[in-house]
Amino acid sequence: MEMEKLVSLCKRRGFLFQSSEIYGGFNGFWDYGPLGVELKRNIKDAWWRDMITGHDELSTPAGAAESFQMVGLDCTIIMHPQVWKCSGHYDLFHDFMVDCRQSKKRYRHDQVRGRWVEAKGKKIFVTIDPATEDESAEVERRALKFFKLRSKNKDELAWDGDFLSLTKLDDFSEVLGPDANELGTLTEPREFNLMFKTVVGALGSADDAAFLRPETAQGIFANFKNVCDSTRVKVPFGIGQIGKSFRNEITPRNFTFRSREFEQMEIEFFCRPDQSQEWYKYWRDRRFQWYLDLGLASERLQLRDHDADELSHYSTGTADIEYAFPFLPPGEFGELEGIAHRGDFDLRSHMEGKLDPNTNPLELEKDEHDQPRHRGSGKDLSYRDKETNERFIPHVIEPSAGADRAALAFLCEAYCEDEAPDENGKMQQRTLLKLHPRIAPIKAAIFPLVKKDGMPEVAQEIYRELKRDFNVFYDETGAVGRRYRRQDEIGTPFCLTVDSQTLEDQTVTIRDRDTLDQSRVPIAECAAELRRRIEG
RNA sequence: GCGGGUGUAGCUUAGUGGUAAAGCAAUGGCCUUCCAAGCCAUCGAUGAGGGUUCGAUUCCCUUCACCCGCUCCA
Repeated sequence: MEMEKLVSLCKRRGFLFQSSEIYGGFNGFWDYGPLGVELKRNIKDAWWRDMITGHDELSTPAGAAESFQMVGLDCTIIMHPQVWKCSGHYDLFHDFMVDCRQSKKRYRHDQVRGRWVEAKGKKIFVTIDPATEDESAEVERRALKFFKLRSKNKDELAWDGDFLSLTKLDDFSEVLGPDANELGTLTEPREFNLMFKTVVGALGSADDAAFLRPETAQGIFANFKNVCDSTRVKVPFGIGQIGKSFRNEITPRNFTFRSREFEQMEIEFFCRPDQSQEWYKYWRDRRFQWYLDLGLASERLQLRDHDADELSHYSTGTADIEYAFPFLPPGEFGELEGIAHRGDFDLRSHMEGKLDPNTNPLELEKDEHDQPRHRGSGKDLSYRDKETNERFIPHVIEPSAGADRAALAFLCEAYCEDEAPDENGKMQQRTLLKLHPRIAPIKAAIFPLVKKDGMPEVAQEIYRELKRDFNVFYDETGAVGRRYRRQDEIGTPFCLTVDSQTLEDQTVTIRDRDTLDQSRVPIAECAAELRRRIEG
């Protein structure tokens, strides 16, 4: 399937538009049109119902160790700036970078190190790649090469001082970049802030800077104590949230896949540390099955466990649910959802201060004065088991899904072209979206076969009745075949048609989008039949 | 962020330094008794800004957006 065809259909039929298109568009932002908003809402509603409101806390689901509770939450997009310092996003998403005009490479400003050296009457600052292991040997090699000296003449190099970070220099005109062979190729350090910055308060100054959340998860951790105190939840339990998040992507690309404003569907599942591995596996498999059940059944969907070297030090497991989007090279997959075992990193960071993710067991991250790098809330976020009186900090399993990526994957998977007969029985190409009925924007279209003999009146009556429970659509224009095709293209799974027989026996035909099969259903049973086929 | 390519109607495309063309779609009508039929009519475009020119959609510059490759990526 070519991506351009899907993008074109999305625009033509009102699934997705480029944001601010009348002003030329805005990179990384996308709007959902009248059909797209229904699709996305159906996805979010399915998630919310399947994970939160529809969860049966009285029985033990297949694959789970015991029964558990699920509750929801809806937190603000802007939170106390300290949240992002303790979560690690502030440090991780906030860097000064320098670019090399010659090698086209980009480096963290504070990670580039080098030494001043003088030879042949010229003094330069030689830098090395931050990944270099033997810094001394490398800096010497590069200096010799720059001055066109043989290693036996290394005495001609006059070193001035020890290694320095690039942050100690103001002027880069005499700097040899890590991958450059001439001087002054590095740009001045530029701030890369992957978090959107804003100002709180109408007279806000720089001191009032706040951030739009780069993920919804932190709102859950910040409210962990509130939820425990207000709801009688007992570990194990999960808190779910759906909402917008914002990241200043460096390279937004691939339609809506990497957007700067996007919507997440996240669960933080809190459990006893000794049971966390079991729960991790449970959520990993359950979340994978959710996509399968909603129609991502092809080989384009995969569950991939991270290798050990991909894991954070404190995490004992992370898996990605990935989809082979058509815009990716063959064999490559894009992430739909990550299921991460986060241990107690988040709750403890919000208690004690930001922990160092490179430690295991986790330790508080300190600054150069041996003080906490980012102070925590100081609040006790541990959990007390009411029966055993045991107090502990729960471990967390985090299934974090992208709603927009899910919508895109469902669209990609649903798009297909087949052949259907025209009125002469000749096969014609047909474009259709084979969306699962649960997520299809319109559940059924109601047609009078022709616009006379009282058929429109009967069809409109059915339309009004079904409208009470379903998003249905009425159409009486043109030939019925054309109306079927229009619905096929937007993924409407069923069409109900009033014909002359309806006027005699009060039945209509129900047509299936994928098989083109038609059968007759009494008007009085249409709603029940639709419900059966949608939930089916 | 770098390099290359592309921007013409809702979609797919044509074309030109001098009135911008077509198919599909859409809308209204006629006709239509189950899978994009036909006929009539209607609506509708040169991404944005600037320059050269008597005149620019066409040439030049800038910018924005999209695509491809590289880079980066929670």
